[in-house]
Amino acid sequence: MLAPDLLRAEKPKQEAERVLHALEHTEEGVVMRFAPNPSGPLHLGHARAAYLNDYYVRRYDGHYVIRIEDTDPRRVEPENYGLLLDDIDWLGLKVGEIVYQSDRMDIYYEHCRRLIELGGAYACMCDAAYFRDLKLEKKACPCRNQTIEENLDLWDRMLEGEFCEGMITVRVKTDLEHPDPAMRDFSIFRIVDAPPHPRVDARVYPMYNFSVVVDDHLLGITHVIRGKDHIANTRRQRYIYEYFSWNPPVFKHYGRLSIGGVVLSTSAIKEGIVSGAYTGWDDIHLGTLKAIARRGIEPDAVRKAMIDIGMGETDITFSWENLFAQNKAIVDPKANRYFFVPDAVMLPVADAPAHIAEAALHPNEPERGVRRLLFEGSVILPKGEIEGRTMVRLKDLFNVNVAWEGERPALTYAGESLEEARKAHAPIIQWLPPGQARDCTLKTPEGDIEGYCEEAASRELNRVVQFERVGFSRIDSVAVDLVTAYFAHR
RNA sequence: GCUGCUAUAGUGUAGGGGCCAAUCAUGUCGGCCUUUCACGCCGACGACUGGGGUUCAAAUCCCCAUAGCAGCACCA
Repeated sequence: MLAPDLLRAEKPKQEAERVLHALEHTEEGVVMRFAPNPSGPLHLGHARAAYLNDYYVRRYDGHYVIRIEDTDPRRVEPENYGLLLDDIDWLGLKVGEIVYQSDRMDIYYEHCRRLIELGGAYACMCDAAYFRDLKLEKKACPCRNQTIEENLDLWDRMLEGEFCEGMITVRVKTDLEHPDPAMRDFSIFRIVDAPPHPRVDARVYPMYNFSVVVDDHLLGITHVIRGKDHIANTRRQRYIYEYFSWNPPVFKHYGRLSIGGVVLSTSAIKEGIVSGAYTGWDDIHLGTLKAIARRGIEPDAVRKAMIDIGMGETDITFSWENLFAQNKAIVDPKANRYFFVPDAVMLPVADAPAHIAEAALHPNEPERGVRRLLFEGSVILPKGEIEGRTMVRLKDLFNVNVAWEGERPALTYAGESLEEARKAHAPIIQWLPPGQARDCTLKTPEGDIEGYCEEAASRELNRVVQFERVGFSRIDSVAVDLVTAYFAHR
């Protein structure tokens, strides 16, 4: 006979995490970054970038820089910084340091001056639309021929506040003959008059492609993993690396991840919150991390789902199914079991003796204990489950016969024999004693399900439980007269 | 329109000339276990976008077609 604990030890089953391709050029260490901008909370799309970088940072024991890209005052709202930090915390990244681009304006200014001195950039006072037309015809604008001194002078005057928004910009000299119009003399600085930046007193702002190159270089970033929407940016950035004679990091671009069934757009979310269509950033219909956290999805499930997706350059559709499967594997061993009765009816059970049912908190771990449910004459049942039946078994209690007098069911005690219930193909269903039932709303993306749950489930606030035969759910709030739970998955 | 990237089962992935009548996960279906339609176990189903070419040999290399996507901002 085998010892029971030996049997248990035999199923480690911890599936090996997927191994992604190795990174090139890791000999001198790995420094990577996750670079969100604080225009709204993080969603599943961000999680891919965050976890893919995190994966390699951990694998190579590297350094992870979280860089908040807040160089557009119009897209920065002060409260978003906190939201962002919460999300990063939730993800559980191996954070090495957090830097804010808005703290580094002087660095960008200084490097812009150097770039102009190197002959790599010029101040352009052309109208944006006019410039675009020239660019498409591969023609230089008049400003392109200014001397370095003239450009430095204009740059100084820009910083001194001599120009208004839209009057002037700084452009990198690239190749006007470049077959891709997107590469030709792109802009690296602009002026924004309003609104003021919440963290820094500035009017001259670096554009993405400039601040990123300067930061990636100065922060020693060795590898960059980002979406393929940045592929053109990478090419543009190479011009700047070239001028400064810097070694660019290794770039990797993954394909587009389309996430169905959920709202991701920050602007749409904001509108929805204002109009009342959504309750907040964590509304169940959203794809924000806050929303999926509220639904009882664990960060590690997201991590695994994202690592499984990997770095493919193909466009893919995000699979909730796979995410739920990962989450179930994490949550099933921990979640205590309770009854939740939707579509409820209360019915007396004729001829039944009083009884105390003992239902395991977790069937695979009896040592966790039981819930005691006191049967005293009547039960609350899911009506749909007894319709058309002549016998059901109330789980952990006893069998009942169901008699139908037209629409009205009448229940009679039918003994405790499990074998009989099996023989009769009676389904084993959840039930509640009226004295231990709490009103419970189960929130799902498809709508609210009203019902009752066990009183004891109200002690599981903020935890994921399994409502037996219904699915895994997170107990979201417990009020005197109502328990609210968020449905995660079956 | 211009530039570029990609194309393996329902979904996601592995495979980068022969070991591939193609891996793993998920899903679906069937069975076992079980006082949950959970977990676990067993089994089945299911794919190389199409057409040319190179080669003794192509999912793998080349070309064309098709499809999808991205960029072409004084956003990030």
